[in-house]
Amino acid sequence: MAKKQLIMEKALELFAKQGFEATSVQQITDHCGISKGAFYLSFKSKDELIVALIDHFMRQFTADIDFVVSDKNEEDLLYNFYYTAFQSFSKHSDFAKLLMKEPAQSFNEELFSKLHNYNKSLEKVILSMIERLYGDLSKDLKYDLSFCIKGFMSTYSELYLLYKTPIDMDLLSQSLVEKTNLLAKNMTITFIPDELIEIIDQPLIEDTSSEKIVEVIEKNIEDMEDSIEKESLILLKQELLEPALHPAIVKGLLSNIQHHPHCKWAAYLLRKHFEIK
Amino acid sequence: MAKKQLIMEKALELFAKQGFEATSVQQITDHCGISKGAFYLSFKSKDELIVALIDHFMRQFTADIDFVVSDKNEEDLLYNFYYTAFQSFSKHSDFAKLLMKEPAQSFNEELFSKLHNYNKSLEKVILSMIERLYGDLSKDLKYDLSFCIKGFMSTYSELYLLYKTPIDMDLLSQSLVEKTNLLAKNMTITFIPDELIEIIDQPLIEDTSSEKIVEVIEKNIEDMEDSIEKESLILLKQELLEPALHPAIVKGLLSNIQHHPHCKWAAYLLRKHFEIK
DNA sequence: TATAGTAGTGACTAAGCGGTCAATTGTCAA
DNA sequence: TTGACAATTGACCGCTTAGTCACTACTATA
Repeated sequence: MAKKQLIMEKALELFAKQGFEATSVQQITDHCGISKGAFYLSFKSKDELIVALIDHFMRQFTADIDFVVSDKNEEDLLYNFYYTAFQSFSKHSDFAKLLMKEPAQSFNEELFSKLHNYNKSLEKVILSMIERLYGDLSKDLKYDLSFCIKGFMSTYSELYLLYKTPIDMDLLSQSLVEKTNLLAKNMTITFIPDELIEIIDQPLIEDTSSEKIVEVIEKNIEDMEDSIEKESLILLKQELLEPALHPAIVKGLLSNIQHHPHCKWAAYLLRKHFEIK
Repeated sequence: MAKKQLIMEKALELFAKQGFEATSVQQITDHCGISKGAFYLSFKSKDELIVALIDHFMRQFTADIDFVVSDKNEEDLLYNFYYTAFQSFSKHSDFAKLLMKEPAQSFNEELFSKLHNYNKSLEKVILSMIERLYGDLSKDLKYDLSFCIKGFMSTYSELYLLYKTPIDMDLLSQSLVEKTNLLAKNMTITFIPDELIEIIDQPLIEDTSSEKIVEVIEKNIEDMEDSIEKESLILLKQELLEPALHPAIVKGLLSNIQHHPHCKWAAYLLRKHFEIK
């Protein structure tokens, strides 16, 4: 639906500039050149719009990162992780600005737990990367290391989202790789023990049940034009309901949809579900 | 004045829980057990209250940190820095939560530059500490190091402000000292050069070239509906390009847009430009 | 061309906001 | 007890907001 996308794009521009609360529906519709009524044909409420925006971009981001981290080659893993993350921030800088302007706590309960879950997904990805890269070396220190990685990402992205200076992303990624390696290989003091993580994890809802994935896929299928990607998605949905295909076929279907911008989240969930690395 | 302090305390509790915008003056006065009118005997506006809160706590925090860093003994300097910072967060956790909930950008221009200045003060203190501790070792890397330090502080404080787990502040400080030392003594890649810092320091106060202001105004005009404010902005833009109006008229036009929620920044820049107090 | 049905409009409502001020209450010296 | 003044109140104002809905404009088929 083209209207929906227009509204999301134009609204995001305003949210990035002024924040969510400070932007009225009237402003959004003016900016789109449509009437207020037309807005409510596409979204039930202003809240539904922000939820849609967050889902749209966070799914893409999480899936992008996960794809990079799933790569077999460990050589440039950390570099690729940082590079992809910052490239994604840069590509969707308006959304990144929105997230910077509106910390999770300023939204309602639903959005808070949503963002919390995305954050947990990212944490999981980072932890799996740490384990692959540093193995036992990182056993007790992995949580501290992942906190440091997230800290690096947040301060350095703030730097260039706030002051629109051109960024040498290659150099930035290299410098963060160096920092991360230094910490991973030389740190000795554990501050975040397993028990603490258990407490933090508590409120997280694990919602990767097959039904949920089918839901996501069906929404995607609706929005897609006929294509190889759509066919692949339909086949994968059937496979989810009644497993029948050879793993190699499933993997092939997954790689078909991997790079379709609207399927990244579905691909991520499916990869987890079928345990394909 | 005791009333003023009561209001600040009770308001901070609500701000920490709900955020500044989401807390109404009515809620604050209810929570204090006073009337709405009484609030305005102590504060001229809701904005004056948040300014008072930020000044009160930021001055304390900056002073605390500066005191520790000014200490002659270099032995435990870094440890004391982290320990004091986290102790201060912990002691004034409601204020820390408020700052977490409300990034500088969500406030008006006065508060934004206020917070920016406090941030600069903190940066200066951190940089002087780095220079004392690591001397020439840190010459090219000092800005990167200070960014890492700020990153550590923000991620780890988020950890315990969000999840109210008891924190071993001694262990936390030790672990951050270790991380900082590792980075300071082994990092080789500079990402933030002097030039970048110059750019960052620049824009806030000195960014009053007419072209820039026109840019800001034009963006505002685009997003506004027809109104007295919009007309005023358009006239002010013309005045910026070709001065023709009487100062009194300019002042009047400025006061027209002063309180429009989306013109505050433009009003600020214009006020500076026309030197109207 | 007539018609049915969808897409789009914008004046409108109710609620909530920051801020004001005439009216009320409290205080204390005379 | 009185009266003058200061402190305090909360109904009220003007304004903005998210959301609604009776209406109109379009479009596609018959």
